[in-house]
Amino acid sequence: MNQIKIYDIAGSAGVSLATVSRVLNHPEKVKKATRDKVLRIIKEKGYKPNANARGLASRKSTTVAVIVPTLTRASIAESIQGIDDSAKKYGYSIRLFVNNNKEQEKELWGDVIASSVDGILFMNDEMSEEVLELSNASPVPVVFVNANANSKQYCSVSIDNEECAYNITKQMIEKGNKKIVFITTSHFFSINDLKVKGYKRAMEEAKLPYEVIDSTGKLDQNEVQYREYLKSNHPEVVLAVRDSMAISFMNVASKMGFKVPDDIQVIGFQNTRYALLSNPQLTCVETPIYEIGNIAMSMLTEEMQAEEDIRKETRIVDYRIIWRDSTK
Amino acid sequence: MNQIKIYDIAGSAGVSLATVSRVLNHPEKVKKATRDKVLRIIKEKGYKPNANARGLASRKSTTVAVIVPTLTRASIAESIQGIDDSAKKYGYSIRLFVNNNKEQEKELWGDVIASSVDGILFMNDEMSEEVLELSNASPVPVVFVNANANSKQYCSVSIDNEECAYNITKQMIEKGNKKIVFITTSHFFSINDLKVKGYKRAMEEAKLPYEVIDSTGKLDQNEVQYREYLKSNHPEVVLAVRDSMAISFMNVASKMGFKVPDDIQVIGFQNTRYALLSNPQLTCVETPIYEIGNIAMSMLTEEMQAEEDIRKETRIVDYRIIWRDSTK
DNA sequence: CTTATTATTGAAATTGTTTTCATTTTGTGT
DNA sequence: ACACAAAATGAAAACAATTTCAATAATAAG
Repeated sequence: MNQIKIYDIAGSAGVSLATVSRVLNHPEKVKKATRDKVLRIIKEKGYKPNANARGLASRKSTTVAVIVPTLTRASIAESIQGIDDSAKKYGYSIRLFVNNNKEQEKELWGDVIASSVDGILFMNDEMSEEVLELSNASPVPVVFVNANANSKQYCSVSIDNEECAYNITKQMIEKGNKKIVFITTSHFFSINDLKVKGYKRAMEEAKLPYEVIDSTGKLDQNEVQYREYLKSNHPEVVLAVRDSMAISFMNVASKMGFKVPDDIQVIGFQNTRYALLSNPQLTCVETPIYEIGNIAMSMLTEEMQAEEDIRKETRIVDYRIIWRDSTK
Repeated sequence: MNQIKIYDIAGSAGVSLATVSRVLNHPEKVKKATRDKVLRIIKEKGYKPNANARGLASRKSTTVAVIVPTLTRASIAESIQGIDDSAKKYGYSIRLFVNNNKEQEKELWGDVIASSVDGILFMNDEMSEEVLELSNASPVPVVFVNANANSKQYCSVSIDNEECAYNITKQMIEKGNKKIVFITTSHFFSINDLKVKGYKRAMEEAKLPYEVIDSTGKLDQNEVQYREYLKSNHPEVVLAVRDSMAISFMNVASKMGFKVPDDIQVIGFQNTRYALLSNPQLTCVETPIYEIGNIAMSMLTEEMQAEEDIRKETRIVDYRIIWRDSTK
């Protein structure tokens, strides 16, 4: 691969490599006349510096790692889109790591760090102690995406999951509903646990009994579980931590003869495209997941470009409740 | 970042760096005793070779670029999942490039190549002449994912899009349906055009008039268009190139009082999670998109590891028709 | 027990940048 | 026109591995 090298440019421009390098990295340090000349030749020849050599010499790669548990969840894909758009703006490119095996979490972080990224965006429902430790051991800054780290030790971006669940539950209570149940997936230290907490708080305040259904997140298994549940229960309102689960529940209920929203009202959290395509359209607590990715990336950029360690912050973004046809 | 370097290992093991490097890259060239010793020390110290230095010296990065038009389409995310699982197996990691600006396509390919990947997976509906040219100019192998390159000059993986559209259309004709329309998005040289072609062929063979609706792919705009269409038309069967469009159409039809499948039958192509969550559940021509990603990555691996240029091939994978509740 | 052959090793060159440090050029004030 | 500071440049040293080539050790053949 006969790629053009920096000294080809230097030769053509009649300057040393050092000057060419400076034009690229510290343009203010070179006289305008030479800078323009070098720039012109770079453009003419279509020179792009070799990323490995650059990374080796500068210990910077203008590359960030994005660690996700899977790609098949709509919210995650959308969030990466937000990250990418922001990364483009700051000139970073993305290395994607799919962390679908909990056993190899430590190994994965090792690989991530060995790949010499300048920063890490970590996206996961589960924020185990182990992950927190691994992130502390990281030589490069880490930002948690869509996760409340809720401590000054970590950087994170998310909505206030506890509050939004409290809020929507309270609103449904105020509308006169009593039997309100909550469907979640069982995870440790996850944003879903915070939602459960908010839901419980609202129910307790209203002196209503709460009921949490733990489900796996696998569509086919869920359907069986929901059907079984509906045989002997008739909730007025069902809240589910993911849109897909809410819709799945709604569809099972429909098939069993319940009318949505007249017999049962269903509400999801997230507002992905699934919600728009459901029938009836799903009422949601909207998590602005694209925006969360976007903000996370710019927070990371700030950290990467800061000389010294900057203040860690937990950034809370606004959520909205979107009323559609699955509620009265 | 006090990372361990190769000569730390060499020192501890009492061998030269060359030997350590060989243990990692050509283990068969070093005596078992030394190899085991070096391996043990590497593991003990948790040494991971610096990716940049390795890439620079070997001109290999064990990294592949995945170029996608967006991440928000379920099929694309799922395909990347397939790519990633395969990449893990072969020891490659993924650089993600989102190509959402047609104007900067050339620029993007420049960036991709400058990032010194060992291969490129290109995923896009549109396969313009320009893209083909860019791929020809690439110094590393390129595989087109979910695209019929249909020429011995390129590597690609997809289903037989023309045939599957022909097949499903013919089946619906044989069931006695006459007014069958096809919804597509307008693209050049895309797999959607092949589907249209297959649909037309089946209709022409049956001497039925064909009707192709061009739509944008934006959900909200589509709904308006579909509503308008249904005011003055009553098709028996609607085929749509993407599940999301099929579902969107189905929902509009439902709202306007048509019964699915009794009044109108709807069929999608892909079989993403959307299809499972629709109400009624969508009948689909299943594109095994995860598998396509998986195969594409292993084809790319083969090409990357081949000494000389190997035969280019267009790999066709099987599709299935999944009958659900949106058809009679 | 030599000698020829092959398997193992290490020294040094190589990869393409960035960065430091010394040197040259330019500009300013007298 | 001259001294002195500041700006611009170049030579060479990192950066951390891989790879080539020559040297040494081990094995096989006679």
